[in-house]
Amino acid sequence: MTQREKYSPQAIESKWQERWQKDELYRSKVDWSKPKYYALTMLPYPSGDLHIGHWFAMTPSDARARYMRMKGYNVMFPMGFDAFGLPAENAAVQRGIHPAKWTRANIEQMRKQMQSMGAMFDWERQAVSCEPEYYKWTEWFFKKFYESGLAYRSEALVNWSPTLQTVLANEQVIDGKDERTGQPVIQKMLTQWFFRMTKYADELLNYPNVDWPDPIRTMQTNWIGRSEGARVTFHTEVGNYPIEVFTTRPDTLWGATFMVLAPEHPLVSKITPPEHKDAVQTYVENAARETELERTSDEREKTGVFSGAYAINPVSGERIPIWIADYVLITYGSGAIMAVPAHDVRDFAFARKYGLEIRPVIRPDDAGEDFCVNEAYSGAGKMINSGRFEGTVSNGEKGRKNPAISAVIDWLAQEGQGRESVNFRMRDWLISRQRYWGSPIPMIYRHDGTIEPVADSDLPVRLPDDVVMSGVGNPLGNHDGFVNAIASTGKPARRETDTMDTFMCSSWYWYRYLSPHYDSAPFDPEEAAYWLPVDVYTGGAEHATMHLLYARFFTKSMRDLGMFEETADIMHAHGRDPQNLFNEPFMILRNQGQILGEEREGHYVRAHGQWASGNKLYADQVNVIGQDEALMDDPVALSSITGEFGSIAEEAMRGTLIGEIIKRTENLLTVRERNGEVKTIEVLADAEINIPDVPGINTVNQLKHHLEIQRMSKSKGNVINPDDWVASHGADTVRAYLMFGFDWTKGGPWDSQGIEGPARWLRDVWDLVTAGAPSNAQSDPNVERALERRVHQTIYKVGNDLENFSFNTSVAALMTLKNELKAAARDGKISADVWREAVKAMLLMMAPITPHMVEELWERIGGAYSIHQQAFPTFDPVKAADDMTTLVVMKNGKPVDRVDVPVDIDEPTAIKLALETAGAKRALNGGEPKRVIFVAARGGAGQTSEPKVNIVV
RNA sequence: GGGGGAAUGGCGGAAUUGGCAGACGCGCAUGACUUAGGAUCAUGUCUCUUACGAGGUGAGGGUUCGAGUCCCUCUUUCCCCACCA
Repeated sequence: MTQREKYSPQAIESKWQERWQKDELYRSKVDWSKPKYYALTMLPYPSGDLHIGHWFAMTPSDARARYMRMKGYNVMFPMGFDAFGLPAENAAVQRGIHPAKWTRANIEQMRKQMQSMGAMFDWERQAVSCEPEYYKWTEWFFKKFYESGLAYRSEALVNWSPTLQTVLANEQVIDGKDERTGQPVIQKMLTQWFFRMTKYADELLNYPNVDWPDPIRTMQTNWIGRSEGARVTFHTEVGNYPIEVFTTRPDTLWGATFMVLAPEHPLVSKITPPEHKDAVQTYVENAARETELERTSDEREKTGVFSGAYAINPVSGERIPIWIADYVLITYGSGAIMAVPAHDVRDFAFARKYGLEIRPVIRPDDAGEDFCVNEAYSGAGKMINSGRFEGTVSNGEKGRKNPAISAVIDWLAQEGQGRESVNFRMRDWLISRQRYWGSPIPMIYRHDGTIEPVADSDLPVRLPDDVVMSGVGNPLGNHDGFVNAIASTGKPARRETDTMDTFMCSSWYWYRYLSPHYDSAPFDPEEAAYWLPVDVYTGGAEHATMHLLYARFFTKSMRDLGMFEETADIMHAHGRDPQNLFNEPFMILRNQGQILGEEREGHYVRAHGQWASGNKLYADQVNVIGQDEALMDDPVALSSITGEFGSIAEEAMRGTLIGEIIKRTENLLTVRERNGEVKTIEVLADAEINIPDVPGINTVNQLKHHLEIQRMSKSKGNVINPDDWVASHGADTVRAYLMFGFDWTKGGPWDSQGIEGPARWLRDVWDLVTAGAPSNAQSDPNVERALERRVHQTIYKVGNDLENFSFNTSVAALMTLKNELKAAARDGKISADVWREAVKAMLLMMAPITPHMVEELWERIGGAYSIHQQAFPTFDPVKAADDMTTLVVMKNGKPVDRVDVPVDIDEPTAIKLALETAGAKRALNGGEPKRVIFVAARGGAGQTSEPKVNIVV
């Protein structure tokens, strides 16, 4: 027997990658004679290393794009980098590398890694958001938004570090302190740039003609948080300071027994009388130290302070106290509320704590005298204590659907006391960042205080290279050459030093992919007319509310600013109807889950030392031992630890601890003993540590601790490096494993054993195909027919599953086909022709998943280059159809017998056959069935479910 | 706190409209081959039961001839919450 060549991916993968690149196999060019397909996957942040998570997101997306291409579409599958952001600045501060240098080096590294995936990215279309040819247009968009009134300046709170004179990201603030310096952080008001996203709030609630997952829509809908109600004006007792409040419950106005202002409310200082100033000011300062999340937590006790001022309830004319409390947010509604403690849980808790009046104004129909005494009531009932509205039904619905709310709103409007109003939880988009590494905001402040945008001819405003990145202050603000500008008037002026939120860059990048070097507009309308809109967008669900909402807002704004008009004209010219193509950016959206770290055991150790207490050991020796030894319940093993140590007294103090390390912090080991008890070992500085696998002198840092399945991170030491797996198993195996081993929408823990399944699959296919057709086969027509049937059932399943993002089952179907083909070939029961047809179909179906190996095998069986330019096999329902099937006989829904029947069996025959089976007779036990139900075979193309007869006894 | 998911063998997961639960794979077990095995091949692998059978999809209820799937109550767990991207 000749020694056959083994599958060795390393030898073939780079060969084909180079060939494909040389032949420009994946260049996507406009071709109006073919249907287009724009497949987009979220662009990565260039953190430096391609993570296994990137592979998990991109590989199935790539496979699906390849499948669409084999189905006859002209597919564009581009890639780029979201290259502005905080990590580059951190690298600059910590290591003195310029953000641009750091970022560009990372991009080069990641691009190389991505090329090793064998993905069909068209690198000619690469867009990088930190390059001037890109951010020129980010700035341009800002300018257009400004000119059309979508961008405006207003105040907002930031995390401000007085020590560093800089704004901090939420993630840089831990426990109200800067994570780097440990210095306190306060909430500070700053004038910043906003986009008027709320203008589109209502439109964003609708999803015309798009196929998006329901949970994403729900999350966005809740995020936008539309609520109907009324704005009502309360007048203060002293001074002309009307306070406007928003309420969803105008029907409870008569129960408003006090008001609450947010601590940041501008009227706080105006209405507070002198004798209350000190207390109020102290409270306001304390509130500034807390984040919004902390302030609105229900678990935290509500706090507040009386302002000393009073307002007049506009409907009852009563005098009500005005309080300051941080459970009211300046960012929601008007930053002030009317408090109705009887019917709102938060107001109720507050009133209880500070002894404020609780007056019920909605009475549930079945209420006793004591309702509203122990808790707020927010359900349906009739209005009471409410003047002219006494007895009006409040049915518990929101907005106009509630007759009480509707009636009160109308009356308020008529009386001039208030008006109907819709409020959104979503706020306008704050795009200002007080940072260096972002797209500059192209605005200039004249000396007279007015603002002007930078002239188009001066775009882009470039980031200066020679900035000082010390982590203190704002690098752009400290750079005179950048700050000093000349206004259009010719006079000196000051340049805006805020840069834009990086979400701004990622809100339009798929338009830049159309023509990344186009110089007269953000995108070339000739390309746009053919490729837009994006047909499928894949990425992580963590972007559900922010990135995906910003992206939708951007596209709608672009549409309204006429930025697609030229594109639409070109579409018309090619006979394509542009109607409704620019309302939404992405037609189909799908989200993948996350790959988590692999579960791993910690080292089992036997530590010797002195007991500090019953559960803490000072160890002078730590030995890593086998798990068997650690779990051994031989008492001799446990007690055999004696030694040639000092005095008897000292000996008595000595102890031994055996168990698995479940946590390690510096030199403190948390160890779980065999009996489950958890104890601590403090490893002394001069302790001896022995790890058998690791030669040389070992240190405490080399001890591994147990790892629960969790997100990968460098600090946990559980990062899976895809490069290592590509080196050892090949890119095709990693691709196949990522597609096969997980529910793509869920993700899950990496399993370095589990990858062996796909590895064997590919080795098997390799061996099967390179072995050639069985010679001298005694072909069996039944086996050949069965194989043909399996091939066509597989064509149906693989095609459908790839299209429906069910990647793991498509691979499973291909494995099943391989198993059957292998068995048939081994038994020598198929002819060379049948073998060849089956192999061809199998390779073509595998092409989207394992592109390198099939290209190699395709060449070896004499297929025309390239397999990736072939059509996906055509499904034939006749060839896929089964002749026979299994009739399942059930008793009360549980199977009791089976019988082989033709697939087209009719009901009377099936019931007759079923009742004759031994299982049915046993089930009936001589009696008569109460009822017999026939469930016909569900069929269809490529697959059938079996017919059933359910016997009810 | 608010919002959105998820829960099926030892593990990853499959199950189309409510119709044979556990496809496919990992691991494991037994056997074969082998100087060797982290290679390969064969067989088996939800639980209880000698068997016949019975039970079984986080827990408890419900609807139905029939529930992993639908409804109600609960538990656990993951993700997001506006300057991480």
